[in-house]
Amino acid sequence: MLRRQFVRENPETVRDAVERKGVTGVDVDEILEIDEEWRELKSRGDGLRHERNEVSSDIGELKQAGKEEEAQAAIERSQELKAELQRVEERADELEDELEQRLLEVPNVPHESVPTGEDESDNVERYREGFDDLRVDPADVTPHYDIGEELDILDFERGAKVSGGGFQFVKGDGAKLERALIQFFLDVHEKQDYVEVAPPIPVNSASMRGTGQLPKFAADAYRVSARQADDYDDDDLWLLPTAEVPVTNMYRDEILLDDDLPVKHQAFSPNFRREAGEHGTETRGYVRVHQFNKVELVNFVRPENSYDRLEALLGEAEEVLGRLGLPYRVLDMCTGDMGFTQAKKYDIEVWAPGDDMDDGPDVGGRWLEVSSVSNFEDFQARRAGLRYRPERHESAEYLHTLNGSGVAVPRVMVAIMEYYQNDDGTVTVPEALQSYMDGQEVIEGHEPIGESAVGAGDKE
RNA sequence: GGUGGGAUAGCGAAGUGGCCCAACGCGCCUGCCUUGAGAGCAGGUGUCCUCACGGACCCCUGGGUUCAAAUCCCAGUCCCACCGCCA
Repeated sequence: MLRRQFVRENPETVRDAVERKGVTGVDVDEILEIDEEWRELKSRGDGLRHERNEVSSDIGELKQAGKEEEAQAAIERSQELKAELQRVEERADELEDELEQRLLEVPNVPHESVPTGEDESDNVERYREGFDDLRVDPADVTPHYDIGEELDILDFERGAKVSGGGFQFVKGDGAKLERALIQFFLDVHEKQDYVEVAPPIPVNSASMRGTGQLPKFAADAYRVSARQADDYDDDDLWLLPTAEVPVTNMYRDEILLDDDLPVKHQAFSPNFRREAGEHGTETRGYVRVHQFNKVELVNFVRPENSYDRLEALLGEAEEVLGRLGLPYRVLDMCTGDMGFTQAKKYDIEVWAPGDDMDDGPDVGGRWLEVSSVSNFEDFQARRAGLRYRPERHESAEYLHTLNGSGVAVPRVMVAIMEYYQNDDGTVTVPEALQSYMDGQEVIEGHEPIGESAVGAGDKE
């Protein structure tokens, strides 16, 4: 959330941010009008209340002095003031609520270094890593959803049966590989001074508002014990769409000590996203699902350090891909593609050679976003009441929050299943993961189970 | 789930209708004093409106009673203790 004062004083900047981020339904002029009217009523209400306070204290004195008649007249005057005050303040409260609602829907202002652009085609590629000596030719690679089925380590049909489309079973060596990845990520980040937290999975509406999921993106999250369209209040629960929500809100409405900063937390959790209308050939398989695992990195820092920290956080997130030997690239996200809450954002995209897509690299294959690394400046901190007390100032200030995925597990699974695929249809376990797999070097798969396997000719 | 206790400024803590524009202590900031530090003394230390003067608000949240609420009433949230149930 932006400061009211900031919006008042920089309407052009705010209008510009709304437009460049492609946010609809926000009318800055209307917000300014509401603010203007509210301030007028506020000052009238203050005046009335001041008068009432004076009359009220007179009543006390008059009664003490035994001047009953005058006291009675003052009481009547006070009642008149009360009625008028109520009228003025009711309207002022309405306007303030409205103002607050509107401000929650105003996006964060992009940092000056962010490239202007409309959509993903305007993002700027900063660099690529790991493309010098590729171990596969994309022409020979089987997509992960096919090889996952052949090895019987990914099962989307049974996931859909048990929970619905977009849910899956990961089985046998696949499940083991996924667990190894999680453990590996956590270990790498622990050495980068991250303190791990295991967060609650359901989070309340106040938390969702703190990180910026609510009110604008209610339709993207799963609700607990309520219908999707039902009204919600602060205490209602949602399934976390990312561990960013519980972890960023962990210190909500608190004041941290200057010495505490920077605070670096990592959290492993499943993530739940409705992903309405996002299904199609581009998202086939383990690429865009309703439930997936992720290790999330969250930083709380002093405002003056946040951009240095953003660069360092990018390095921390990409380290896991480097150690897995997976080729990837880093994008500087443009204004139109960066999202509502971010002031600046980098995306890390891993190379998945299995499906050849138009917007993939020249060698073939496709890019898969596995991490986005963002600086929110004080946007989340203001919504969530996250403050710290600088050493030489008397009052608390909003700190800056950053986060980065470290990283989304399923898409790394996809990249491994495709990039580390062998000619015989097996998958080599990346060296960095072998110690997490009891030394296992190759995934050879499992015999499918059930009569459907016989029908498909996979089993006798 | 039950019973009881609690929530007051950055922290600790007093305050049971008008003398509370919330005592006191600690921390922090500014000034005085000092060669410097410390001690001491004075002022300050949340939010909002106002160019300013100044004013309004803030005692967990939301309602209510009253001319007047930190204080009384109702509902809720969270914390603590004990009891019950439970992996």
